Formats: sequence, C-alpha cells, structure tokens
Amino acid sequence: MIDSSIENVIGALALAFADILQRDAQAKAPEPGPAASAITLIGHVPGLSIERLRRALSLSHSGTVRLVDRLVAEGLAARFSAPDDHRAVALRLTPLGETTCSAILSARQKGLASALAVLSQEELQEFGNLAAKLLRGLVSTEDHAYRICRLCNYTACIDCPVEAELA
Amino acid sequence: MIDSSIENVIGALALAFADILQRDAQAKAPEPGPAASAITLIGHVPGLSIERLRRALSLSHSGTVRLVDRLVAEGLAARFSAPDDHRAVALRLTPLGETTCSAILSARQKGLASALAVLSQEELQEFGNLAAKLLRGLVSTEDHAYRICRLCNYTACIDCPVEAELA
DNA sequence: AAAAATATATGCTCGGAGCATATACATCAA
DNA sequence: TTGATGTATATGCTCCGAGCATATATTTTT
Repeated sequence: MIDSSIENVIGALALAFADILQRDAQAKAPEPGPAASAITLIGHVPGLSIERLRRALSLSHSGTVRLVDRLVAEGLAARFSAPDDHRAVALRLTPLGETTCSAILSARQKGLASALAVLSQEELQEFGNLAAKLLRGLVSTEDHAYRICRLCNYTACIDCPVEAELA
Repeated sequence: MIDSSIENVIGALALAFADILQRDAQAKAPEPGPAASAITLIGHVPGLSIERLRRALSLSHSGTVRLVDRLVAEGLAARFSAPDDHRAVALRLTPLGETTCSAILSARQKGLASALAVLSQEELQEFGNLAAKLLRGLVSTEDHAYRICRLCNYTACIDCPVEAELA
C-alpha cells in the first residue's frame, strides 16, 4: 500500500472506532456529549478537581462547572472541598455514579471487542504493540494523558503505555 | 499484553487520532462540528443529496438543512436540483468550497502523518494492513461507508478497503 | 501586607440541534 | 388515471449546552 492510502485507512478506522466508543459510552450516560468521559475520569481519579477535568475534556470553565452541576443534580457525582487547596473543588462518584461508570465502561468494552474480533490472537497482539508505540509517541503532558485515557477502563489496563511514557 | 489492556490501548489511540483529525479538520472549516466532514463529503461525491449527507453525518433532517444553508451562505457549496429525483436537492462545492476542502484534507493529512512518524516503514505497512482488515469488518451499508470515509482524502486513497468490502 | 496568579461560580447571550409540521415529488396499487 | 403511501426538503418553534465577562475566594509571590 502507498503511504497516503495507509493514512486514509488508519484515519478512517480511528474515526470509526471513536464513533463506536462514543456511541456505546453515551448510551449509558445521562446525556450526550462529554458526560460519559467526565464520569469515567472522576471514577478513574477520585478527588479530581474541576480545573483538571476541564483540561481533560477541553471545555471552558463554565461549561465544566455546569456539567458537574448536572452530574451532581442527577446524583451521579458529589463535590467536596479539596483537602490541600481550599480554592479547588474535588469530585467523586456517588454509588449510583459508580454503577453508571461501570455500565459505560463495559458497554465501551463490548463494542470494541466485537470490532476487534476479526483479528486472530497474533494479529491482535501485533496491532496492540504498534498501537502502544504510537500512543507513547503522542502523549505530551499529564493533562493530555487524562484526555487520551478519558474512556479507558483503568482497572483493566495493565502496563498502561501512557503512564509509562509520562514516568 | 492481556486482551483487556490491548483493547484499552487501541481505544485510547482511536480517540487520540480522532481528536487530531477533527481538530486539524475543523481548524480549516468555517465552523466547528460536522461542517468539515460535510465539505469533504460533498467534495467526494458531487451531487450528493441532503438526505444522504444527513445519514453520513448522523444528524437530523433540519440540522442538515441548516448546515447546508450555512455552507451555501458562506459561498462554499451550492444547491441544484437533482436530475433523477425532483424532490431531492443535489449538492456541489463552489470553487471556494474546493479550496476549503483541499485545506481541510491537507491539514488532516499533516497531523496524521506526524503522529505516524514514530513507526518504521515496515511497521507502518503492517499497521495499515491490520487496520484495513478491521475496517473491512466494520463496513455494513453504503451510508455507513460514507460516514466512515467522511474525512478521507479520496484522491489519495488507492484500493480503498471500504469500497472493496461493499463491492 | 500588597499584588498577582489560580480555582470556582453565575448572569447573560449565542447558536446548533431536534421536534412538529407543511409542501413537493415519487411510487405503487387499484 | 387516480388515489394512497412513502420519501425528500424546508421552516417555525423551542431547548439546552457552551462560551464570554465578571465576581468571589484562596494561594503564591514579591
């Protein structure tokens, strides 16, 4: 294959996979948009501040505050004051939020797994290795890492290449 | 790597790539959101109807009509009546639209290429082959194919696996 | 102690997106 | 041919998420 064709194919696949991930994740979230990512991020990093969440979601301040308002109103998340910085608001999931988070992650996993099912075990390993290498090349800052991993299932991620690259 | 880790890595990479594609594409588009995809799709398929565009973008009727209204108002696209079906509106790009389309596609290509630069030529080929196999497994309908290829540079796509799978 | 930087909250407004509906054309059945 | 159903487009209305500007609280720096 010619390089330009390869780029097209990889780009198209990335869009298709991202579509699947977001569709499946949003289906279990209380609203479309960044809510699903917000829930899984708070689940991933309990005590996350609104500002860090904002950077991970690439939203404005006010947009993030309003999103958190809605999550709190729906009983999925709770604010509490951060112990180290009294300006900051720390976020955590409620038990209902944890349930929702699990539902989002398992829906996400299911769709992805079925898309990957056409590969043999060896092909999957090879693809995963190359993907990990690409991912390591992409990570820049810690904020960016949170953004990249915004829909990851952290309990299932052994030897996360993003983490490895940052360390 | 464990399968669940591989899935996380691949999912994260897909999101990261999709972010890059959409960021670069939108930077050259007249507005954020689906406008960039709409422009490249119309460029790809001159005479495309609003209904087909709607399905490729996963929008509502009215949302698509308004989007086209805006593109026409900005001088990027034009409506003309479809020769075969007098209900339908056919779309084409204006010369200005063509210029914008090229800018979107080359910006998209540039960002993607730099993300892929960490791979050797052999790795890139291997990754592309596996991506093509995955892509063929994903394509279902023709509408879906348009959606998947919504940001592709069709002039640079030799032996498109999506096309091959549909045929 | 004052000044600058950082984190959050809120009033205001804008604009994209959907719903409901209207109109035009096509297709199929009788 | 005519009438009924389905499909394609257009538009009034409304909702709601997102950003901007601004206010307040806390931390950090000078």
